[in-house]
Amino acid sequence: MKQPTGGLVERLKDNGLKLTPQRHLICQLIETLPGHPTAEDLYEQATAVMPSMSLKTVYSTLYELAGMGAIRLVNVGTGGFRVESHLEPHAHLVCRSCGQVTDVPVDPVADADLSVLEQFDFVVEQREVIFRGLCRECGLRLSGEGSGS
Amino acid sequence: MKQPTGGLVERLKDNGLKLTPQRHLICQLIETLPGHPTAEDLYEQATAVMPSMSLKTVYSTLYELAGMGAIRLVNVGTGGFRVESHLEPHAHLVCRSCGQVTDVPVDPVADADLSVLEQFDFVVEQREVIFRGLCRECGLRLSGEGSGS
DNA sequence: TGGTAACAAACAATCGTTGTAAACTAGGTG
DNA sequence: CACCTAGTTTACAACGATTGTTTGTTACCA
Repeated sequence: MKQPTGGLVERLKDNGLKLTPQRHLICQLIETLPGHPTAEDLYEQATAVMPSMSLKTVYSTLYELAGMGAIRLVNVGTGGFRVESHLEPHAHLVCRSCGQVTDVPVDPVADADLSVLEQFDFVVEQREVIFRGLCRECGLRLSGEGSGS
Repeated sequence: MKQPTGGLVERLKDNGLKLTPQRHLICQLIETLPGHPTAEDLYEQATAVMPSMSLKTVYSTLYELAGMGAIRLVNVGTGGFRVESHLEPHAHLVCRSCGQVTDVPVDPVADADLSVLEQFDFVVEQREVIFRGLCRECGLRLSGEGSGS
Protein backbone atom coordinates (compact mmCIF):
# COMPACT_ATOMS: atom_id res chain seq x y z
CA MET A 1 0.00 0.00 0.00
CA LYS A 2 1.48 3.27 -1.07
CA GLN A 3 1.03 6.13 1.30
CA PRO A 4 -0.33 9.01 -0.78
CA THR A 5 1.73 11.61 1.02
CA GLY A 6 2.15 13.97 -1.87
CA GLY A 7 -0.29 12.22 -4.10
CA LEU A 8 -3.09 14.67 -4.72
CA VAL A 9 -2.51 14.46 -8.44
CA GLU A 10 -2.61 10.67 -8.20
CA ARG A 11 -5.81 10.78 -6.26
CA LEU A 12 -7.45 12.90 -8.91
CA LYS A 13 -6.57 10.45 -11.63
CA ASP A 14 -7.48 7.44 -9.54
CA ASN A 15 -10.92 8.94 -9.17
CA GLY A 16 -11.42 9.36 -12.88
CA LEU A 17 -10.94 13.11 -13.00
CA LYS A 18 -8.89 14.71 -15.70
CA LEU A 19 -5.61 16.21 -14.70
CA THR A 20 -6.10 19.66 -16.13
CA PRO A 21 -3.46 22.38 -15.73
CA GLN A 22 -5.75 24.15 -13.27
CA ARG A 23 -6.20 21.10 -11.06
CA HIS A 24 -2.52 20.32 -11.27
CA LEU A 25 -1.59 23.79 -10.10
CA ILE A 26 -4.09 23.71 -7.25
CA CYS A 27 -2.78 20.35 -6.07
CA GLN A 28 0.77 21.61 -6.16
CA LEU A 29 -0.16 24.72 -4.21
CA ILE A 30 -1.95 22.71 -1.54
CA GLU A 31 1.11 20.54 -1.10
CA THR A 32 3.46 23.50 -1.12
CA LEU A 33 1.78 26.22 0.91
CA PRO A 34 2.44 26.06 4.62
CA GLY A 35 -0.30 26.27 7.21
CA HIS A 36 -3.96 26.12 6.34
CA PRO A 37 -4.68 28.17 3.25
CA THR A 38 -8.15 29.45 2.49
CA ALA A 39 -9.75 29.19 -0.94
CA GLU A 40 -8.86 32.82 -1.41
CA ASP A 41 -5.22 32.18 -0.50
CA LEU A 42 -5.01 29.45 -3.11
CA TYR A 43 -6.73 31.65 -5.63
CA GLU A 44 -4.21 34.44 -5.08
CA GLN A 45 -1.27 32.11 -5.47
CA ALA A 46 -2.82 30.42 -8.47
CA THR A 47 -3.57 33.60 -10.38
CA ALA A 48 0.04 34.67 -9.89
CA VAL A 49 1.01 31.71 -12.06
CA MET A 50 -2.13 31.30 -14.16
CA PRO A 51 -3.97 34.61 -14.37
CA SER A 52 -7.05 33.14 -16.00
CA MET A 53 -7.75 30.89 -13.02
CA SER A 54 -11.27 31.33 -11.72
CA LEU A 55 -12.12 31.36 -8.05
CA LYS A 56 -14.96 29.02 -8.88
CA THR A 57 -12.47 26.48 -10.22
CA VAL A 58 -10.54 26.64 -6.96
CA TYR A 59 -13.69 25.92 -4.98
CA SER A 60 -14.75 23.12 -7.33
CA THR A 61 -11.37 21.45 -7.18
CA LEU A 62 -11.25 21.71 -3.40
CA TYR A 63 -14.65 20.07 -3.11
CA GLU A 64 -13.57 17.35 -5.53
CA LEU A 65 -10.46 16.62 -3.49
CA ALA A 66 -12.41 16.72 -0.26
CA GLY A 67 -15.05 14.44 -1.72
CA MET A 68 -12.46 11.77 -2.43
CA GLY A 69 -10.92 12.20 1.01
CA ALA A 70 -7.61 13.58 -0.23
CA ILE A 71 -7.94 16.75 1.82
CA ARG A 72 -10.25 18.07 4.50
CA LEU A 73 -11.99 21.41 4.56
CA VAL A 74 -12.17 22.72 8.09
CA ASN A 75 -14.14 25.65 9.34
CA VAL A 76 -12.64 27.17 12.45
CA GLY A 77 -15.00 30.11 12.58
CA THR A 78 -12.64 32.67 11.11
CA GLY A 79 -14.72 33.14 8.00
CA GLY A 80 -14.33 30.75 5.14
CA PHE A 81 -12.94 27.24 5.37
CA ARG A 82 -9.34 26.20 5.32
CA VAL A 83 -7.60 23.42 3.51
CA GLU A 84 -6.19 20.70 5.69
CA SER A 85 -3.81 18.41 3.86
CA HIS A 86 -2.46 16.84 7.02
CA LEU A 87 -5.03 14.15 7.76
CA GLU A 88 -3.81 12.40 10.90
CA PRO A 89 -5.91 13.11 13.99
CA HIS A 90 -4.76 16.30 15.64
CA ALA A 91 -6.08 19.42 17.27
CA HIS A 92 -6.08 23.04 16.17
CA LEU A 93 -5.07 26.21 17.91
CA VAL A 94 -7.05 29.16 16.63
CA CYS A 95 -6.02 32.65 17.64
CA ARG A 96 -9.00 34.87 18.29
CA SER A 97 -7.00 37.92 17.38
CA CYS A 98 -5.13 37.10 14.17
CA GLY A 99 -7.10 34.02 13.15
CA GLN A 100 -3.98 31.96 12.65
CA VAL A 101 -4.55 28.20 12.71
CA THR A 102 -1.81 25.95 14.09
CA ASP A 103 -1.73 22.18 14.15
CA VAL A 104 -1.12 20.45 17.47
CA PRO A 105 0.15 16.96 16.78
CA VAL A 106 -1.87 15.35 19.51
CA ASP A 107 -5.32 13.84 19.64
CA PRO A 108 -6.85 14.91 22.94
CA VAL A 109 -9.90 12.75 22.40
CA ALA A 110 -7.92 9.58 21.76
CA ASP A 111 -8.07 8.32 25.34
CA ALA A 112 -11.52 9.60 26.13
CA ASP A 113 -14.37 7.29 26.89
CA LEU A 114 -16.79 7.84 24.05
CA SER A 115 -19.29 5.18 24.99
CA VAL A 116 -21.76 7.95 25.79
CA LEU A 117 -22.12 8.48 22.09
CA GLU A 118 -23.79 5.14 21.64
CA GLN A 119 -26.95 6.29 23.32
CA PHE A 120 -27.32 9.00 20.71
CA ASP A 121 -27.37 6.57 17.79
CA PHE A 122 -24.98 8.89 16.06
CA VAL A 123 -22.41 7.53 13.61
CA VAL A 124 -19.24 9.53 14.17
CA GLU A 125 -17.21 9.87 11.02
CA GLN A 126 -14.83 12.57 12.01
CA ARG A 127 -13.90 14.63 14.99
CA GLU A 128 -12.55 18.07 15.49
CA VAL A 129 -10.86 19.66 18.48
CA ILE A 130 -10.26 23.38 18.55
CA PHE A 131 -8.51 25.36 21.23
CA ARG A 132 -9.32 29.03 21.01
CA GLY A 133 -7.28 31.74 22.59
CA LEU A 134 -4.31 33.95 21.89
CA CYS A 135 -1.13 33.06 20.08
CA ARG A 136 2.23 34.21 21.37
CA GLU A 137 2.51 37.31 19.18
CA CYS A 138 -1.03 38.48 19.80
CA GLY A 139 -0.70 37.83 23.51
CA LEU A 140 2.41 39.96 23.72
CA ARG A 141 1.04 42.66 21.46
CA LEU A 142 -2.25 42.99 23.30
CA SER A 143 -0.77 43.00 26.79
CA GLY A 144 1.78 45.53 25.60
CA GLU A 145 -0.91 47.81 24.22
CA GLY A 146 -3.10 47.43 27.26
CA SER A 147 -0.59 48.30 29.97
CA GLY A 148 1.83 50.39 27.95
CA SER A 149 2.25 54.19 27.40
CA MET B 1 -39.75 25.94 39.42
CA LYS B 2 -39.66 28.15 36.40
CA GLN B 3 -37.83 31.40 36.58
CA PRO B 4 -39.97 34.08 34.99
CA THR B 5 -37.11 36.20 33.73
CA GLY B 6 -34.35 33.64 33.71
CA GLY B 7 -30.74 34.66 34.06
CA LEU B 8 -30.15 36.45 30.80
CA VAL B 9 -32.31 39.42 31.63
CA GLU B 10 -30.48 39.81 34.93
CA ARG B 11 -27.16 39.68 33.17
CA LEU B 12 -28.19 42.44 30.83
CA LYS B 13 -29.15 44.72 33.66
CA ASP B 14 -26.09 43.82 35.70
CA ASN B 15 -24.00 44.95 32.78
CA GLY B 16 -25.67 48.32 32.56
CA LEU B 17 -27.72 47.63 29.45
CA LYS B 18 -31.30 48.72 29.22
CA LEU B 19 -33.92 46.05 29.29
CA THR B 20 -35.77 46.97 26.14
CA PRO B 21 -38.72 44.92 24.90
CA GLN B 22 -36.57 43.62 22.05
CA ARG B 23 -33.82 42.41 24.33
CA HIS B 24 -36.33 40.93 26.71
CA LEU B 25 -37.96 38.97 23.93
CA ILE B 26 -34.65 37.72 22.58
CA CYS B 27 -33.56 36.58 26.03
CA GLN B 28 -36.81 34.75 26.53
CA LEU B 29 -36.52 33.05 23.18
CA ILE B 30 -32.97 31.92 23.87
CA GLU B 31 -34.09 30.39 27.14
CA THR B 32 -37.17 28.83 25.61
CA LEU B 33 -36.12 27.48 22.24
CA PRO B 34 -34.70 23.99 22.31
CA GLY B 35 -31.44 23.07 20.66
CA HIS B 36 -29.08 25.62 19.20
CA PRO B 37 -30.97 28.30 17.35
CA THR B 38 -29.30 30.43 14.70
CA ALA B 39 -29.67 34.20 14.56
CA GLU B 40 -32.16 33.63 11.79
CA ASP B 41 -34.18 31.20 13.93
CA LEU B 42 -34.43 33.75 16.69
CA TYR B 43 -35.36 36.44 14.21
CA GLU B 44 -38.18 34.33 12.83
CA GLN B 45 -39.58 33.59 16.25
CA ALA B 46 -39.16 37.18 17.35
CA THR B 47 -40.93 38.72 14.38
CA ALA B 48 -43.87 36.40 15.00
CA VAL B 49 -44.38 38.25 18.29
CA MET B 50 -42.89 41.63 17.45
CA PRO B 51 -43.04 42.19 13.70
CA SER B 52 -40.90 45.30 13.79
CA MET B 53 -37.92 43.41 15.17
CA SER B 54 -34.83 43.92 13.07
CA LEU B 55 -32.37 41.16 12.28
CA LYS B 56 -29.63 43.59 13.18
CA THR B 57 -31.05 43.91 16.67
CA VAL B 58 -30.94 40.14 17.06
CA TYR B 59 -27.29 40.09 16.07
CA SER B 60 -26.44 43.04 18.31
CA THR B 61 -28.16 41.51 21.30
CA LEU B 62 -26.49 38.18 20.74
CA TYR B 63 -23.08 39.82 20.62
CA GLU B 64 -23.88 41.80 23.76
CA LEU B 65 -24.88 38.64 25.61
CA ALA B 66 -21.86 36.79 24.30
CA GLY B 67 -19.60 39.68 25.26
CA MET B 68 -20.70 39.44 28.87
CA GLY B 69 -20.33 35.68 28.84
CA ALA B 70 -24.02 34.91 29.24
CA ILE B 71 -24.15 32.83 26.08
CA ARG B 72 -21.67 31.45 23.59
CA LEU B 73 -21.83 31.71 19.83
CA VAL B 74 -20.54 28.56 18.25
CA ASN B 75 -19.78 27.94 14.64
CA VAL B 76 -20.10 24.31 13.67
CA GLY B 77 -19.59 24.87 9.97
CA THR B 78 -23.23 24.64 8.95
CA GLY B 79 -23.38 28.26 7.88
CA GLY B 80 -23.94 30.94 10.46
CA PHE B 81 -23.31 30.59 14.16
CA ARG B 82 -25.57 29.07 16.74
CA VAL B 83 -26.53 30.21 20.19
CA GLU B 84 -25.30 28.08 23.02
CA SER B 85 -26.96 28.86 26.31
CA HIS B 86 -25.68 25.75 28.01
CA LEU B 87 -22.21 26.75 29.12
CA GLU B 88 -20.76 23.75 30.91
CA PRO B 89 -17.97 22.01 28.98
CA HIS B 90 -19.47 19.52 26.58
CA ALA B 91 -19.10 18.24 23.06
CA HIS B 92 -21.30 18.62 20.01
CA LEU B 93 -22.67 16.13 17.54
CA VAL B 94 -23.18 17.70 14.14
CA CYS B 95 -25.05 15.77 11.49
CA ARG B 96 -23.54 16.24 8.07
CA SER B 97 -26.87 15.61 6.43
CA CYS B 98 -29.42 17.67 8.34
CA GLY B 99 -27.04 19.98 10.20
CA GLN B 100 -28.66 19.27 13.54
CA VAL B 101 -26.49 20.08 16.55
CA THR B 102 -26.82 17.95 19.67
CA ASP B 103 -25.13 18.44 23.01
CA VAL B 104 -23.18 15.56 24.48
CA PRO B 105 -22.86 16.11 28.22
CA VAL B 106 -19.28 14.98 28.41
CA ASP B 107 -15.96 16.73 28.06
CA PRO B 108 -13.71 14.41 26.09
CA VAL B 109 -10.71 16.64 26.56
CA ALA B 110 -11.04 16.80 30.34
CA ASP B 111 -8.61 13.97 31.04
CA ALA B 112 -6.25 14.66 28.18
CA ASP B 113 -2.69 15.69 28.75
CA LEU B 114 -2.50 19.20 27.34
CA SER B 115 1.05 19.94 28.36
CA VAL B 116 1.99 19.90 24.67
CA LEU B 117 0.24 23.22 24.37
CA GLU B 118 2.84 24.93 26.52
CA GLN B 119 5.47 24.71 23.82
CA PHE B 120 3.23 26.72 21.53
CA ASP B 121 3.02 29.68 23.89
CA PHE B 122 -0.66 29.72 23.23
CA VAL B 123 -3.13 30.89 25.87
CA VAL B 124 -6.15 28.63 25.63
CA GLU B 125 -9.33 30.40 26.62
CA GLN B 126 -11.90 27.99 25.33
CA ARG B 127 -12.13 24.63 23.68
CA GLU B 128 -14.50 23.03 21.30
CA VAL B 129 -15.06 19.39 20.45
CA ILE B 130 -17.19 18.45 17.48
CA PHE B 131 -18.12 14.97 16.34
CA ARG B 132 -19.30 14.95 12.76
CA GLY B 133 -21.30 12.20 11.22
CA LEU B 134 -24.86 11.06 10.75
CA CYS B 135 -27.69 11.30 13.22
CA ARG B 136 -30.09 8.43 13.68
CA GLU B 137 -32.79 9.69 11.31
CA CYS B 138 -30.39 10.62 8.55
CA GLY B 139 -28.49 7.35 8.93
CA LEU B 140 -31.69 5.35 8.53
CA ARG B 141 -32.99 7.49 5.73
CA LEU B 142 -29.79 7.40 3.71
CA SER B 143 -29.17 3.67 4.12
CA GLY B 144 -32.78 3.04 3.23
CA GLU B 145 -32.49 5.06 0.06
CA GLY B 146 -29.10 3.63 -0.86
CA SER B 147 -29.71 -0.11 -0.58
CA GLY B 148 -33.41 0.00 -1.28
CA SER B 149 -34.88 -2.77 0.88
C1' DT C 1 -14.16 15.92 -39.18
C1' DG C 2 -17.90 16.51 -36.53
C1' DG C 3 -19.99 14.97 -32.08
C1' DT C 4 -19.90 14.62 -27.35
C1' DA C 5 -18.74 14.92 -22.60
C1' DA C 6 -15.98 17.05 -19.25
C1' DC C 7 -14.31 21.09 -17.81
C1' DA C 8 -13.21 26.22 -16.91
C1' DA C 9 -14.42 31.12 -17.28
C1' DA C 10 -17.23 35.14 -16.61
C1' DC C 11 -20.54 37.05 -14.06
C1' DA C 12 -24.64 37.46 -11.40
C1' DA C 13 -26.86 35.86 -7.40
C1' DT C 14 -27.14 34.19 -2.82
C1' DC C 15 -26.34 33.76 2.24
C1' DG C 16 -24.97 35.30 6.62
C1' DT C 17 -23.43 39.32 8.58
C1' DT C 18 -22.12 44.15 9.40
C1' DG C 19 -21.91 49.38 8.67
C1' DT C 20 -24.40 53.65 8.44
C1' DA C 21 -27.41 57.02 9.43
C1' DA C 22 -31.88 58.34 10.69
C1' DA C 23 -35.53 57.80 14.01
C1' DC C 24 -37.11 56.68 18.33
C1' DT C 25 -37.40 56.37 23.68
C1' DA C 26 -36.66 57.11 28.61
C1' DG C 27 -34.96 59.95 32.08
C1' DG C 28 -33.36 64.29 33.82
C1' DT C 29 -33.76 69.59 33.64
C1' DG C 30 -35.67 74.06 33.67
C1' DC D 1 -44.62 70.41 29.97
C1' DA D 2 -41.13 71.16 25.93
C1' DC D 3 -36.26 70.15 25.64
C1' DC D 4 -31.88 67.83 25.79
C1' DT D 5 -29.04 63.80 25.76
C1' DA D 6 -27.51 59.07 25.62
C1' DG D 7 -28.65 54.74 24.45
C1' DT D 8 -31.19 51.93 21.36
C1' DT D 9 -33.64 50.23 17.26
C1' DT D 10 -34.70 50.58 12.58
C1' DA D 11 -34.35 50.48 7.42
C1' DC D 12 -31.32 49.71 4.10
C1' DA D 13 -27.09 49.35 1.71
C1' DA D 14 -22.81 46.97 1.62
C1' DC D 15 -19.75 43.31 2.48
C1' DG D 16 -17.07 38.70 2.22
C1' DA D 17 -17.52 33.97 1.17
C1' DT D 18 -19.65 30.87 -1.69
C1' DT D 19 -22.57 29.04 -5.41
C1' DG D 20 -25.52 28.87 -9.77
C1' DT D 21 -25.82 29.70 -14.58
C1' DT D 22 -24.48 30.27 -18.91
C1' DT D 23 -21.25 30.20 -22.30
C1' DG D 24 -17.07 29.04 -24.10
C1' DT D 25 -13.12 25.70 -24.49
C1' DT D 26 -10.77 21.40 -24.61
C1' DA D 27 -9.70 16.46 -25.17
C1' DC D 28 -11.04 12.48 -27.16
C1' DC D 29 -13.59 9.07 -29.94
C1' DA D 30 -16.12 7.03 -33.94
